[in-house]
Amino acid sequence: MNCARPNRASKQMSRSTIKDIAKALNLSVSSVSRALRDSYEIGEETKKKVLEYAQSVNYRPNPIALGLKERRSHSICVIVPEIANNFFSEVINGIDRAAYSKGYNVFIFQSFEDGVRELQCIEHGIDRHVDGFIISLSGATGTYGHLDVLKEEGIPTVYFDRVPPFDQVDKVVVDNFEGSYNGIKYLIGLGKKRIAHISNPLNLSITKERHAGYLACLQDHGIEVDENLIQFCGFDPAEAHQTIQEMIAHHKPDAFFINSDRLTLNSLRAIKENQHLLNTSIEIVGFTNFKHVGLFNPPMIPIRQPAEAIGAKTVELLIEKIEAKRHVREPATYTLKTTLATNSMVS
Amino acid sequence: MNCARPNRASKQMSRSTIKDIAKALNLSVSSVSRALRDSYEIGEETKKKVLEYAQSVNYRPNPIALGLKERRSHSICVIVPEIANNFFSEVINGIDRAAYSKGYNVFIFQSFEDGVRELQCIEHGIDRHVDGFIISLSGATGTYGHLDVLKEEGIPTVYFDRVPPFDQVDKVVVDNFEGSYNGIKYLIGLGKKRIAHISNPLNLSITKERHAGYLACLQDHGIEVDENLIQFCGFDPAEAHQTIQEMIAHHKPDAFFINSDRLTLNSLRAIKENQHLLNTSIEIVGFTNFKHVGLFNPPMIPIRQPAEAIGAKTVELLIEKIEAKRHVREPATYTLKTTLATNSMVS
DNA sequence: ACATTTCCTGACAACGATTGCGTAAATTTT
DNA sequence: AAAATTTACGCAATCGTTGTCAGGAAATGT
Repeated sequence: MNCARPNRASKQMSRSTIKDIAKALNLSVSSVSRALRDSYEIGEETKKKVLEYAQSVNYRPNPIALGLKERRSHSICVIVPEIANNFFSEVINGIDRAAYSKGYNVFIFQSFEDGVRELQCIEHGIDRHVDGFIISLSGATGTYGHLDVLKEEGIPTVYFDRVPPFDQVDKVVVDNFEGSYNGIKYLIGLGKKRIAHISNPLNLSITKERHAGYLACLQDHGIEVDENLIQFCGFDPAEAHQTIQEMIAHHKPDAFFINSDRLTLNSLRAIKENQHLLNTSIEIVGFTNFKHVGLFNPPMIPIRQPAEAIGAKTVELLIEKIEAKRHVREPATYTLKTTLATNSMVS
Repeated sequence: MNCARPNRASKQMSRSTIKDIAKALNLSVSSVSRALRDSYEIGEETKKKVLEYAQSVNYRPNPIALGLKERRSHSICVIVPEIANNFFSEVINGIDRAAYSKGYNVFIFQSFEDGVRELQCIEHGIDRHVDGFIISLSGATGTYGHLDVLKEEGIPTVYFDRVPPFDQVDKVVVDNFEGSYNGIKYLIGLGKKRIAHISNPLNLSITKERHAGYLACLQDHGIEVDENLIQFCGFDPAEAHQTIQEMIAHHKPDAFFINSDRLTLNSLRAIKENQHLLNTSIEIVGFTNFKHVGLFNPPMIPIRQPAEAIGAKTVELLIEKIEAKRHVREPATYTLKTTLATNSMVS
């Protein structure tokens, strides 16, 4: 008897709304809304009718309308320097899986190592009413003022890997110091004495920690630090080539320790290209999450970060913060362990 | 003289809205809206006042409210099987850059090679009123019914790389046939006669095309096809190991041709692990966009896809469709060329 | 001096969904 | 039987923005 409109259901020109359902069933929008949310003030019979009809027209609530009304969007925003990176793409995987299983949608933005762009990403997220942020900072800027909005507006945020240097935020990191330390220890164990350190510029916390691990391990083993063996280098392959070439030609290292994922691959290539200048065998240890390091020649030992676990942990912390009704836990830093994959064929 | 509220501007508890500006300037919301959109029906003086105040409180229009009102969101949705993949992450880079420069926002979703999840991604995009889709299909399903929504609702869509087998859609692909063909030709030129073909299952168009290129080139050079040398293999490393081991042990290939990015890396590893079973030197050609193939041992020649260019092209086509007022161009397929990087140290 | 045009601005509805409040009918209580 | 309560639903406001329509004031034309 109710004047349903079969043409709406079949053709479905555009998404059917709560209003369409109301009209079709001769109900008010509020009743339909409440029926769908299983409110106690709607009769069982009506509820069933609504639910069935909604099903039949494949009704899905409009998240935009919802986002406008409520203050939240059931989605989180991930900002990374770049996606085309072994480590970050793995972390994103972890985030995506974890968030999905909790019913959250994930928006992924790239800062392209640019602080301005990073701020734009944050603003985009805020404008779209995301419930929280997961951020790994761009390396270009040494300033953190653009992160203040997040604090001021009280938007739940978790940082990972490249974290800001202040305390009152949640962070998920790895023990970079230990990772470095163990890598250097391994090299020393092989009898290496002149371990070159190829590092990114020190404006990121992780870089500093890794650098510190290098220094500490040398000192602990009574090896004097030779400043000539420490070189800083950006992400440009040509720059890596130049740096490595000079290092090999002038400072005769017997091993390399390399500081970050992208730099490791660039450097390895530069080492290969300059192999003819070497007269000793060389050992290489470097941070990288590339899965098939075992294929490399010259061979190298990777220091791996548990990327998926890091992603999963950030989501866990973030959602905890988002859904915390009251008593907000104190911000804390969660530290996971790196792995020195000395037998890299088995990973 | 206008009763502005400095506390709003400084504290900025939450985003300031058009309504706040109206209140502060003693105007109506509609006037403010028009002033901001530079409407001709607002006095110069008022316009200036509004613009300045908006600037001072860092006003940004709320895209959610806008998306609700209008039918569009100035954003596009990218769906790929997975991000943690050399090729896809590079394409995403291209997409992101191109879209950004045209003022579009990019949402990135992963289907995880799952057709159901792929549909969910599409629905998410639709629900969020994205203006268009850029999709590379998941490999798991051989059905395409879940793409019908896009057609029915007339949402601009461009497919790339893994495209559906029907005609009335825009596609950006590479010449897979030629890519394979040239790869095989190179191997034949080296004197290879028993070229093993490791391929993904044939349910994707790109796989079929690459397979066809392999067959055609052998035939053109008078080499009989040995079915034993053709093996199909999924994305699991253990499966690749098994496949390669059997191939080497039983069928004595003198070269390998591998069909897809991920499979290439898995297979290369398997080949390395079984190298002791080989008594001849082996040559390897495979599709991959990994940047540092020159580091690999055993060495291999990569067939590369112009990933960033593919991304840029998809965006160009999509935005053209989105912004087309009338006369919609006929759907077409755009084919870019692969590169056989025979000197892979220089890339 | 009066009618008409131009210029500027405000009120209101709409987009889709939720929610507090109001209320008629049905049911229970006294 | 009257009063109180419960049940089941509708109305209207709200979120931020745009667009349609209407209207007041000033400027122009007769």
